[in-house]
Amino acid sequence: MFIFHVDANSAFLSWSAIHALEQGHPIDFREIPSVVGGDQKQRRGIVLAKSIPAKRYGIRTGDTLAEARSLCPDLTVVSPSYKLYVRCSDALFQLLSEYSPVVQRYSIDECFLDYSQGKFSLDPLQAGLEIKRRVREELGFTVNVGLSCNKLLAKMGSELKKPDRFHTLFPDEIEEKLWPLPVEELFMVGRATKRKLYRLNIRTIGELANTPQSLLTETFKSHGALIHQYANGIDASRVVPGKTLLQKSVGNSTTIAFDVCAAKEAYLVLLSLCERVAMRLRSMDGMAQVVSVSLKTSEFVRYQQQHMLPSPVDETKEIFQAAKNIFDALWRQEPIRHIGIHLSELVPNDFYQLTFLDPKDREKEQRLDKTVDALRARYGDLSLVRSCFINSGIKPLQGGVNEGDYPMMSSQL
DNA sequence: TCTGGGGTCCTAGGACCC
DNA sequence: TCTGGGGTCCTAGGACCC
Repeated sequence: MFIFHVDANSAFLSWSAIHALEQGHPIDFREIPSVVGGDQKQRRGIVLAKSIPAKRYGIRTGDTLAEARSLCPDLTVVSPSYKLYVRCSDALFQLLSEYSPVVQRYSIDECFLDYSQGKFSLDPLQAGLEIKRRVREELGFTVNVGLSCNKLLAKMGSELKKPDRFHTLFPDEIEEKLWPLPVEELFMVGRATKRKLYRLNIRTIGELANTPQSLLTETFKSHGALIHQYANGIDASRVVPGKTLLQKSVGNSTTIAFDVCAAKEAYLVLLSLCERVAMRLRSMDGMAQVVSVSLKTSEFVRYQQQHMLPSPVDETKEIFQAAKNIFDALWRQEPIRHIGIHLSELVPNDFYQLTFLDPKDREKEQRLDKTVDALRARYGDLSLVRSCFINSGIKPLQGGVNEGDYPMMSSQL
């Protein structure tokens, strides 16, 4: 079994840097202290990606831009461009698909590749080097490539030394390459687990690997068994070629540029989120039976509530009605910073149960949604928006990747 | 000029049924 | 009037990933 993990180095930053160079920008962002960061005025001012020179100042992903600038006053901040990132991600995926039919897009900047399913015209070691070289030469950015016999080891391998490196991490290399690393570098050891492990005096992956599993399951339950296996390089998961059909939930959320204090404003934000999440649901040919609304207050307190519907829905109107009901039951009147909506218990839309809703009304509503989806797909998301958003100061579709500000169109719905 | 947005999985507790 | 345990469903919250 030969599995590759391919990881774009400082993906958002590299991709923005390449794009800027192509546009004639004189400086390569990768070579100066720079970050990709959100808009502080929109209250999204965090570091999404950093250059290697920025990293030397101690800037970490997730820092606020204010923190980043206090570490490095000369920092260059680049706005994210998600459409560009999706294009770059697609290009990487396409190139990797030449090496195997089984490529899993793990995230926007990472793929797994099952080379055992490939044609094997190259030895795996040669293939790894060739992938790395071709991405750099043909796509203009660098990747780290990890090779092993399972996904976990391939991924840990690709993260060993960056950038532009190819590493193997086969079982006989675990002791030498994996075990000396700090335990928090192991996949699935996050902040909370790290703290508890340190309290148990477990500080390296090797120490974790050699701790009796029973001791770990006492503290961490099933998660303890998982990280113990990972520390020993054990992982039986398969590379699954990307298909949205397998997705379990879909959600959209947004931080609002101001604190929302009135229910009426909150409803508009909710509606704009419902519009987008419902479009995404329908584009997956799915329906959802559970609707969940989450809030984050101006004090950063988070809470959420969910509701199981009598039957699955995909209509914007039904989803919004459910979300509104949940919001009314949920909201404790505090100023709201962030609102989210999530849909789960997804089922394919090719069959669904009959409900108490009038089938004729339903059909009419679904036809309307379908029409709106088609128009937006053809003429742009904002070719058709609800009139209630006009002059509201709230964008008619929200959540996910908001590409700058669109001019307000005035079609009625 | 303070703190994003997209997901998955697990656990615990309460309601409810038999 | 007092007492049971098992199983399932639903929900809230937290941990993790990118």
